[in-house]
Amino acid sequence: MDVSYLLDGLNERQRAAVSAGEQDMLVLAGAGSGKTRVLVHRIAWLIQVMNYSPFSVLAVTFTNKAAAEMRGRVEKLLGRDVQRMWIGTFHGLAHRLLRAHYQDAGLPQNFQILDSDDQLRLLKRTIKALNLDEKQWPAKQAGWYINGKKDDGLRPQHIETWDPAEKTFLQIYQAYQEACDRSGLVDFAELLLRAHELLRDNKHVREHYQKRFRHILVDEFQDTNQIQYAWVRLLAGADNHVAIVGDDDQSIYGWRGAQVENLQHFLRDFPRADTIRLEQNYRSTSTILKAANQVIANNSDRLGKDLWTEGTEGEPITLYSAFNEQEEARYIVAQIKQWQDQGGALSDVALLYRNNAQSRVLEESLLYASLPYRIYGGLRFFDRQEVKDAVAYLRLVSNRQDDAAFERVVNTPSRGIGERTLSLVRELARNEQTTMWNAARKMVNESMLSGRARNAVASFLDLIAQLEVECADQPLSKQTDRVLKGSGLLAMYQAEQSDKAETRVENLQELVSATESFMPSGEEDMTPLAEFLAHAALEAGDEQADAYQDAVQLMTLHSAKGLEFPLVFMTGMEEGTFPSQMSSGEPGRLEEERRLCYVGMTRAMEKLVMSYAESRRLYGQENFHRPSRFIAEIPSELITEVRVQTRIEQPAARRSRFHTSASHEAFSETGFQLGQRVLHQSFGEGTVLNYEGTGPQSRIQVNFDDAGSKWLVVAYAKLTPLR
DNA sequence: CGACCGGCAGTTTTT
DNA sequence: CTGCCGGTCG
Repeated sequence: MDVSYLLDGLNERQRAAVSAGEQDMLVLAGAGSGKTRVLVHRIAWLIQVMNYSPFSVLAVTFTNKAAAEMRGRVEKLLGRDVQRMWIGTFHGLAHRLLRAHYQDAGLPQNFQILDSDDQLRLLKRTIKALNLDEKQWPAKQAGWYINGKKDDGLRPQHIETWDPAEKTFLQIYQAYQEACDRSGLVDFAELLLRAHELLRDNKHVREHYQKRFRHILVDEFQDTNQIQYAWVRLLAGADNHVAIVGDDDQSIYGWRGAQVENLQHFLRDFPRADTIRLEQNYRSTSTILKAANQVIANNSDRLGKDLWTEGTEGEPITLYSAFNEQEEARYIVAQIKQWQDQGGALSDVALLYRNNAQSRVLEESLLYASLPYRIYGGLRFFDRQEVKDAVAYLRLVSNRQDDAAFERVVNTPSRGIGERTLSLVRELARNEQTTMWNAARKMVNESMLSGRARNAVASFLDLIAQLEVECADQPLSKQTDRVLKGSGLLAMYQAEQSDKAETRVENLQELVSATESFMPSGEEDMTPLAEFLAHAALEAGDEQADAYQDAVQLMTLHSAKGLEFPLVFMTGMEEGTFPSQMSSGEPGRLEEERRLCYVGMTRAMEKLVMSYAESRRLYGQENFHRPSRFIAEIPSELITEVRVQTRIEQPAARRSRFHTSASHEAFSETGFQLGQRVLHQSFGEGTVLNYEGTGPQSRIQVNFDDAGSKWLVVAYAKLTPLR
């Protein structure tokens, strides 16, 4: 068979990685170096050239999107369907293992997945049930504690502590886990931990999979946490081959448990592994790469990598200094319009920021300019309230012991089961170590409730039982339709009088169509409903957005990872914003911010624009910041600086109380403009931010680089204009 | 049981 | 300055 097409168009290093023999491998893949391509071609190579069955290859990624892309490209390359091949996310594959071996994993067959929102709700109830003060022991922190422990592979019984605060969190962990186990609920971290324990504690299961997966490929390895890497090692056993692909310079998820050190650990644990560096970049201009290389060079303990390109030098990086965030936004919009006038597509433009709050001002300016935009990272389909309600009904119908689902819908729509009744049910459930359903059943049967409450609870239990009968052996979409109508959920939202309710009804209808078009795989003996529920939990779905529209792309620097755009704006390049205030202090966290900067810069293909504002309003407070240190790390010859050139018109003025058209005139007489750089005898250099008054009393606000922001009387200040 | 008010927190995100 | 959550009132 002619397999040369698997190597065509690849560079030498890429070929080496794709056509490597039976061995372990670390592929250090720089940004834009064709990482996915190498992974996909390697899989195809293993199958076509080395004659492995598709079923003896396992490829794991972090996001569904990456997994779907990989699967699609492998199929295209092989020219055949690989639906049943094990390509998926860590969570997806762990789930698959647990379904197939639920008994060995100690789970009920119909176990359900708890998403973060469900988890938080359950934690709140657990904390309440333990009679702990919710202010002192926030559910969020408890969740953080529990997930962290699970990521480290630790069960409550493994944890010993003398710290009284931790003791309480440990107690919550214990109680929460018991609640999950009673209800057959598995949270995201639990999926990974259980799957790991399943392999670790069951020799036959472990050996079966070790025998099966001769080649394991891990994408974005720098993002793995402890349990994920442990899971990979367990599967690899002594005989199988592991290829990991990653980039220590793009490790930006340390704060959620990712361990870059796993890269070093891999080299230690797989000492015969070859390291292949992919440094040729196919994305950006050499200017952008040089700048990014220089920035990241300030980090220590790198595995080391220098990106280069055969491409053109391109334009210099533009650095824009605005006097505030509104003006920054206006500049960006003007630049986008110019891009558009020159024939550029809006969807080729990305606006990146460090935190979501920054998007607002940008949005307002885009709106004002009538430029369509799309924000990444909104609520996704299965995260929506009404959809979660409906899914909870489906879950409860398929497993009555599911307390999370029970709690969610027991009084939605309201059917007279109030907090008072529910707390009685919870108390009994707790005392009897059983589920809400069982407790409620018992209370109804044994007349432990007052008449009205008893009737209400009884009719709810009957409703679920009846829905179960009606749904039996029905197609998925029929079941969904039945549940929506039978539960009164649809009617509830239809009756609601708001535009929000309208979208909610639409989303419920959309859910029915989603079940219609859902294609169950029939894997692991799951019913279509069970598969759909898992799908809803593991793949929250795309955000609903008109993706086809030509729109400017707005997103955080984090969500930009893996994407590329011809024109990229990195906004808010200020100390305190980026790097974030929260990450200052610890050198390690600062280096992660720098990697984030590196990720942002390397998203740009043709043109990179960085901007910062002298003053930025955050939480209603005006703050002054110096330009980000990352800017100073870029060689100045790669940068063209732009400052406010024209006087600012209305929208800028509106924000200042002092700012009248009269003072505007008077001010312009002084010869200073907003954003203008000035020199003061004792305060040094600064930027003009604001001004007030007319004539001899007129004052001017200057943000000095070293001395901070000050109001000065123009007549006395002796300011020298710079530039 | 729902509507309103007040307090308070407030990076980054996927599964 | 916002948005969310929890508490209280009608």
